[in-house]
Amino acid sequence: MPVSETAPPRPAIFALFGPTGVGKTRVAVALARLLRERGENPVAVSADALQVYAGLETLTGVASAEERAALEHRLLSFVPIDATFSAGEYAVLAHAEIDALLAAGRRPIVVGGTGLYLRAALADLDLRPAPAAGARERWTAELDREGAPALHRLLAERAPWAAEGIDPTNGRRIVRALELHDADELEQPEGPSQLWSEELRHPTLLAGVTMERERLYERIDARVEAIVAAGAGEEVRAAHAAGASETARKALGFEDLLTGDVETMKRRTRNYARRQLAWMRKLAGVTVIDVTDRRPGDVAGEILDSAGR
RNA sequence: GGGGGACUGGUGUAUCGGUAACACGGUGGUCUCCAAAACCGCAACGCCAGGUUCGAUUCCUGGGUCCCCCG
Repeated sequence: MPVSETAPPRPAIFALFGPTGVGKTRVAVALARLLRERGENPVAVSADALQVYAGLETLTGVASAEERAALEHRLLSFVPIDATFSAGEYAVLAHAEIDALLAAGRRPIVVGGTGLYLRAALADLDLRPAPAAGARERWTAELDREGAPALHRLLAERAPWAAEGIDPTNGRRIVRALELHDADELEQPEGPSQLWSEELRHPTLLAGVTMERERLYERIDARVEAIVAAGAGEEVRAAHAAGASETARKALGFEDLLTGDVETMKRRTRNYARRQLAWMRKLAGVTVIDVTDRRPGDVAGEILDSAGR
């Protein structure tokens, strides 16, 4: 069948997004199998803010050894536990991986649940520079001292347009804006947000994997139990002892497992899944696939179909 | 069998004779390098029946349920 003029371009890369616990990895592995049957050579590129850490593999539920044997994964457990990490650093690495794979004639499958990281991998985000040395600490201390509303007023004096877009209670974003303003890097973005546009670096088939809420929550609870049973508690204590960085400690369950509070870890993981689903609803150009009661191979087939195989 | 106490959103609590609050949970949203973060919004409550009162979730009586003590 000839390709019609209105048909979307054949995607160069595949991307899988979805909440924790839906089974993204299994779908990716199944997709890789189908692609190989077509003579392709796929590689997964992880888009996950915490699976980048070496030493948190159990807690963050990275793909198992078998899964990695079935599909090579990049950008997994390569950051030392005591190092901080960020979306900016990730973007550079992800672009390099993806471009190198394409150049080598391989097929990148970007898989991940961190919305911002997925965007950073697929699009050219105009990410502002990292804070100058000490700037973050200074403003964070100021935040503790003065409170968010006071800093928000300060920001409103210096950059009214920036203050307008930030809640007066959102200390985190206020600090970020003030850092950038100090470095003379705070720029008013023009044009539509790169975060939600369909403009990507490469033609991409973006699949959003979702599941009936109740079933998803059941799976998350079970998954947390399994992670704990697999020794996440010890892993976290070891990471803690090894001086885990501030960003590494953001992993869901890190602090909870230090105190043995598994129920809180479950709850927070469910809350996180909810935010991921909200992000997915807003994503542009996403093909949503409900995988409730479906087999990974089945789902992978549907993804391939919507790519116009 | 007798005595005492409690009863307020899903849960735990607060308040008040005059349009019921807070926390957690639930849920929708925001998002341009801490994003598994941070932040914002929404829904949802007076055990039942009488009485007193202009007005009762609040006071009184009875019933119900639960808890404690005595036997």
